Amino acid sequence: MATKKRKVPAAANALQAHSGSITSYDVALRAGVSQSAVSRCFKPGASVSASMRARVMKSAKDLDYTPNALARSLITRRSNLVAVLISNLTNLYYPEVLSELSQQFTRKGMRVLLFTLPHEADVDKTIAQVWEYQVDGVVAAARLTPEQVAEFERRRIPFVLYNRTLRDKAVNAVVCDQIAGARTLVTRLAAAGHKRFGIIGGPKDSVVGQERTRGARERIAELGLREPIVVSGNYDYESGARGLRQIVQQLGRAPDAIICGNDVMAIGCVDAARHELGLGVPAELSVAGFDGVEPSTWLSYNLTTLRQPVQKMAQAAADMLTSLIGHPGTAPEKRVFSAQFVEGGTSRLGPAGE
Amino acid sequence: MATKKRKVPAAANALQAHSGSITSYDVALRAGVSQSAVSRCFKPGASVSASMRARVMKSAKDLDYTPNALARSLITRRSNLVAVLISNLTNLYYPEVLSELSQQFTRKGMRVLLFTLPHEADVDKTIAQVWEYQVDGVVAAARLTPEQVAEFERRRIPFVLYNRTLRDKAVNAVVCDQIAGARTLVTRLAAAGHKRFGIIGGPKDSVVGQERTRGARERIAELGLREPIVVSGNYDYESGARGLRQIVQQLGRAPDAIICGNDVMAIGCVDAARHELGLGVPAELSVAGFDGVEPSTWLSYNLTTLRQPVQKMAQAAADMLTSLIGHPGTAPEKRVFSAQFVEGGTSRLGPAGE
DNA sequence: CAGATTTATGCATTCGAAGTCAATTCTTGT
DNA sequence: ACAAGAATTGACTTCGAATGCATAAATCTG
Repeated sequence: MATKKRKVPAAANALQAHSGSITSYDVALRAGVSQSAVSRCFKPGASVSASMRARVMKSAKDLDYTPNALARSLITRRSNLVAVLISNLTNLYYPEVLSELSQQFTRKGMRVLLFTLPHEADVDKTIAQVWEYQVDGVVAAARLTPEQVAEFERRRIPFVLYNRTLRDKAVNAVVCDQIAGARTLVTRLAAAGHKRFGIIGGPKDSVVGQERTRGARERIAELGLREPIVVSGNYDYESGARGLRQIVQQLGRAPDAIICGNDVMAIGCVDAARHELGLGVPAELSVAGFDGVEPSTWLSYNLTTLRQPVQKMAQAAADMLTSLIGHPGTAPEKRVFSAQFVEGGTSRLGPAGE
Repeated sequence: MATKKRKVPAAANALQAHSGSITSYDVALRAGVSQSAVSRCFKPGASVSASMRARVMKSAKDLDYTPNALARSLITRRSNLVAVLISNLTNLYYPEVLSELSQQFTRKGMRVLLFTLPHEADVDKTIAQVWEYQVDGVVAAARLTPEQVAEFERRRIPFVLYNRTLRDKAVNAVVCDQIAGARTLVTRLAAAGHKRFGIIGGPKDSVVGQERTRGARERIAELGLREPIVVSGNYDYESGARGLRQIVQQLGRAPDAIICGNDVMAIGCVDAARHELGLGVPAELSVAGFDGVEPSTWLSYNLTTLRQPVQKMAQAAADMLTSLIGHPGTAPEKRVFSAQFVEGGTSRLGPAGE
């Protein structure tokens, strides 16, 4: 019976010999204190005497002890893990977002578990993995179905949507006002005399893309201009080039201006116009994009675009999520940022002002 | 005494009422079986009768049970977590790598814990976090000191270096032969009659950058050409433009060809040449880069570059790491890939063949 | 300096799943 | 129908750290 008391430390000790992991028991043993004491020494506001802390820390240093975050998470029910869901990192816009998010969360002492959701396939299976790791929260910057989002709620996991919202439900989200951006863009283009518009939109399932297209169409209609020719792409360079060709084909000539669903398509469009069709941009055709990714600023393009304040948005998302984790059950909040109009050199623009 | 036997399930059950998490005990209770049984039903090759499996699965589905990966990891000593260390995602080359790695690991049933190491600061503190999460392995595509790499070894954590190796120690690594690539490039440029070279290298602490520069210098020397003017940048667009200006200033005129440490600098260089200095590329100046990132293929640039087989390399890294995790203690292996020469249109090139 | 507090510390238990081992049930062969 | 063997199943322990509770030590109070 008496020996039973020592079984755990003994076992842990034995293990240490063959396995590489040093546990708090080992540290305790060496320091001649209890395991609880070791645990307390690693907890910020705990009640520990200076001498105790010193001895334990010495022992920990000697043994090169590293706390096991998984064991800790198990008992505290806080993993300090945040899942970040991103559709495709090849989008050029998302790496920036991810980078910012990662820095922000690291600063807050949280780790990022990355989930890249590929070709729309088995997203559910991937998401299922999110739950298993007991993440404290989720930032979703990916195309998710309303059902998938509902799953977050059902599981009571704090989550923040990045650049997307739900139509029929209030959720925590950080977004950029695409509609306003698109309207401004049309206004400025129209003010310069452009009459015939073309739009190369994003994929049908991209809410952001839909909004950009919708904002532009609305404003074009309001101004009494002819309905634009709309084709859709999937946000890559080739889509932009193809979109331009389609529009030119349908119209029999080039339109006055083309609004693209993102910068990369706009770049593809500009290149196709200049190098394939021999059209002067902006002399014969104005082109504009969305996002304000780095290549849009390169001299060869100097794109007219609506830049999203990625850094602010990512920070807002991280702040919101950590706050949600701290205070669950807070009413959903939606933070809307507005895009910055970058005049660039691929469009002829009229004066600002409604 | 007798009641003691039920304490654990009872406690778990009580907890379930107030906490949201459904455990294997809950599933067991509902199915009228033991917790062990539930566990076994979720383990692939376990010995379970069909009827048992059916009942447990039904119960699990009813309760919406999700296994707790942290608890599992604790006892199995396998977290199925892989740490991916990346210096800066804004490099344009790394998002591609990360994306590939993420897909590969997901396919293998492993999760990616992302660590972005910022401005060279407190890298050690960030790395310390890696250990706490008991990752099964590490892929490092970041600038690490030999000491930091040594730490991996000391901890006996399987790791693979991506695009970097250690000079004095054999480690698992996946690299691209930068020297050979740089030499080929110089050879082809020289064959077209270029005599005077400029090099815009990477940062001093980038091994890859050093190799690219060294390979080029060596070959230039071998061919008996004049020593190139070498300036260094930090892999961004502005560095390329600045590098060109510095070289032109030092030389008093433009060199015949400029070799840049990566594509983004090459793009910056091309743009500065064409739009700032009014130099024809490739007519008056040949420019080449490294990596083969997507923008290098855009029509406005159509860059001469050495494309790295990112997909193959990432896959190799993932394969190596999983294999290492399965068979620890295997002798270090270095897999060297060669870059693909992309002729592009920013350089006048001579015929191939040594 | 005794008594009342406050502060430190250790013991035992807990988190949730997995594995050990013994007990039980189901197959077989004869 | 019975014994030997194989297939299932359950009780209990384990992983490593955190915490409630009780006790021991230190500090304060008067």
